[in-house]
Amino acid sequence: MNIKEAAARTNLPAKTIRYYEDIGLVQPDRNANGYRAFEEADIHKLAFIGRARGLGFTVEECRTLLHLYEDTTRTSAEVKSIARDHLARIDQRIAEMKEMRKTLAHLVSCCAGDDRPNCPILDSLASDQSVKSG
Amino acid sequence: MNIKEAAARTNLPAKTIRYYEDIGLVQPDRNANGYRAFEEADIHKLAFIGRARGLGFTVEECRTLLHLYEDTTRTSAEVKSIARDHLARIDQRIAEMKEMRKTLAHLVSCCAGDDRPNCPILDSLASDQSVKSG
DNA sequence: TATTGACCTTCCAGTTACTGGAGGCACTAA
DNA sequence: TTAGTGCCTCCAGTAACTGGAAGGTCAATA
Repeated sequence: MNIKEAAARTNLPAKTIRYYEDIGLVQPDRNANGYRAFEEADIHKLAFIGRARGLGFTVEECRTLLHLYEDTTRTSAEVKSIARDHLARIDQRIAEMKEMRKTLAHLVSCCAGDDRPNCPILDSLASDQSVKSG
Repeated sequence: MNIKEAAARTNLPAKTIRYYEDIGLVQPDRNANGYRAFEEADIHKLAFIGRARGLGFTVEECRTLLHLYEDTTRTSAEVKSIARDHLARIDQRIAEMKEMRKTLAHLVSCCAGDDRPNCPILDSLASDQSVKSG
């Protein structure tokens, strides 16, 4: 199958699929005309990558997960370790964003949002003190 | 003051300060020897930018906020609008990450993490069905 | 048969916000 | 004078694509 159908089947942009080939995540065959010829196995791999990316794994983690998937001598401990690290990163990132959100929401709530220049958001950014103490 | 002290005063890496000059966020004077000569006003600007970045505003948003800060004819509505957009982005991102977290945490909890190859995390990534229904 | 138009190819550049490093002056203290 | 530190510029790399140009291929139609 051509790249367009592969894209439709995997919900990945054709550009992204070409990129994944570039970096060696998939190696579809080629037809005589030079077009990529995707097999079911390629689709399966791409979908696997797409799902892992959707969970926020980096492309390199996807590569590793794919290797583990294809290596029947893997241990589930290896996989779990990658997933747990990723989970920890997500938790940290969520905590950071919640902190931002809290401060920002406070500032937004303090700002009149009218046609006058006075603005607690700018005051806060301009001052050593107030951003954190929101 | 030289860049090192400016970096210490603003908690920004010297490299980052040079970058901010490159993209026109600050324009410190130069000494006869070519060294950047930071004034208090530059430090103030840099600290402003640093705080805005710390709240997750993009560099371009920081540029706009800085302009608004220096424009006494601004309206607080302009500022609030930027902040509110950013807040919405943060909320969306947090929601996405929580969704990832939920799925991932479930998968991790299902995985034995031992020396056997059987792994629900990989099974899930390999299957159309299970990632979302975790 | 010639020609659309959709599809495919490769390659290059741009995105965000820095960060690292090379090569080379400038300044200070011993 | 020499060593060490600090400063300069410029180039390249990061992550994961994305957009676009230039051009070949294929199927259907006039």
